[in-house]
Amino acid sequence: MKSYRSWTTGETIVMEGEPLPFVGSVVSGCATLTRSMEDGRTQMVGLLMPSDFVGRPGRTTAAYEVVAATDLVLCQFRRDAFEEMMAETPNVSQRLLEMSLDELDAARDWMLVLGRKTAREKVATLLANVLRRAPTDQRPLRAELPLTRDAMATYLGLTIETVSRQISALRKAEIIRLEGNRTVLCDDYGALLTEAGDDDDGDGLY
Amino acid sequence: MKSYRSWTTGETIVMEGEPLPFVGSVVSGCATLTRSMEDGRTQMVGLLMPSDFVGRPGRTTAAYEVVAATDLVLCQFRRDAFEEMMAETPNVSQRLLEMSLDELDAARDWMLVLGRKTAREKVATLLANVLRRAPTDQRPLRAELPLTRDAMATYLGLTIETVSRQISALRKAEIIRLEGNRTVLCDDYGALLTEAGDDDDGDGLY
DNA sequence: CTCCTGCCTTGATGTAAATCAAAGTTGATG
DNA sequence: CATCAACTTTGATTTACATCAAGGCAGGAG
Repeated sequence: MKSYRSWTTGETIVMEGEPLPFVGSVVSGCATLTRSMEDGRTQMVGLLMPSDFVGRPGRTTAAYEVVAATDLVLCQFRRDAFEEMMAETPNVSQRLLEMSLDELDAARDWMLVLGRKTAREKVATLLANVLRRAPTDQRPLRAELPLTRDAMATYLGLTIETVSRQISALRKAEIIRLEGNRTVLCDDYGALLTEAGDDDDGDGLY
Repeated sequence: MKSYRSWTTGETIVMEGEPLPFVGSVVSGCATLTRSMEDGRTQMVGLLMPSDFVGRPGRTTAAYEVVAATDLVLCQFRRDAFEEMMAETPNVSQRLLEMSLDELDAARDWMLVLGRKTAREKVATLLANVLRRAPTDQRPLRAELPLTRDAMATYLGLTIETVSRQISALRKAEIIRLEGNRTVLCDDYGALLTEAGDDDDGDGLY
């Protein structure tokens, strides 16, 4: 009933609208949830990190496409077995409710980003989110981007060119530095949050 | 422990970040959930209709501003009493999970609207969603808009002028008609969905 | 080593929506 | 019924981002 399975970067895990006979959670790596229009326009609607849940109890088809953004390991449960477990153990559904509400808050926060922020603020917001998970004891803050420029554009509702330009602009403004093009460094997290349009009441990060 | 309370159009029900000592559900009318930046930019992140839930069990402050979009009646529960009830009756938390997941899907669908649709598609999407609740047995479809142009703009991540222009454009293209400026009529729902960029099968949400 | 191929960056140009600016409606109130 | 405020529409102009178009760079295969 419980099993582990791996995917490599770029592999599709589930296609939009397809039957989804399992639920699971991310063990390691990072996956993207996307929703598309017929003409190909695509919007990322979620970024799954370790411990995040995949699938929806009580629904048999996938509402979103799920793709491995990095190499990925998932812990899977057969849907029916999982639903039985939920019915028996109130804790499980309690916990799942809490996780869903957190994701709902995250989705709604992202709606503000998509609807109202400028390109520069969007990019700064994403970089700030990535850096928020960086080890807090080192300065400068350093993090590996789990996404390509293309995936970032899909996440932010922008084009790849705009993402690239804004990253360059933030670099020239000395808000961030890059090492290669998948590692970001930041000396002044408060300044980055300001660029993101957030008040920098950041949780003791600096 | 349970009580009813009314608000009139435009009244604020809860302010962002304020303590929220109750949870509840909409009995009649319509409320908006919004999230704002310090400089005043505002994005609607949800539209609450009858039977929708307000508040979050396990959290004592409001994450969003809630405003009555029309005259509104709420059925309220004291938070602590409600949480007790949840712990005792698995059905309640089961049902709440289902509702949360529906709202999560709705929020994510709306992310695609905000991130990727054009102004015309956004407006058409909103009108299509409003008309989807209209009585299906009459032609033309007719519905009252629960939102002002300003609220629509906040919902769609646009300005009020753009919303107004797109409504005019859809009217001139004979996709919709108006009666006053709060009532929409539509003879060809399929055509409206095409303008919305959807395959003609309402996906969705508000 | 050289040639791909897949990313990423940068520049020039075009355009959808924002902004700025009136003016027209509607509906409430004295 | 006149007035006033709130809401809505329309027009002119600006601008942020998309689109179009090269070119650069790193990693893998021959």
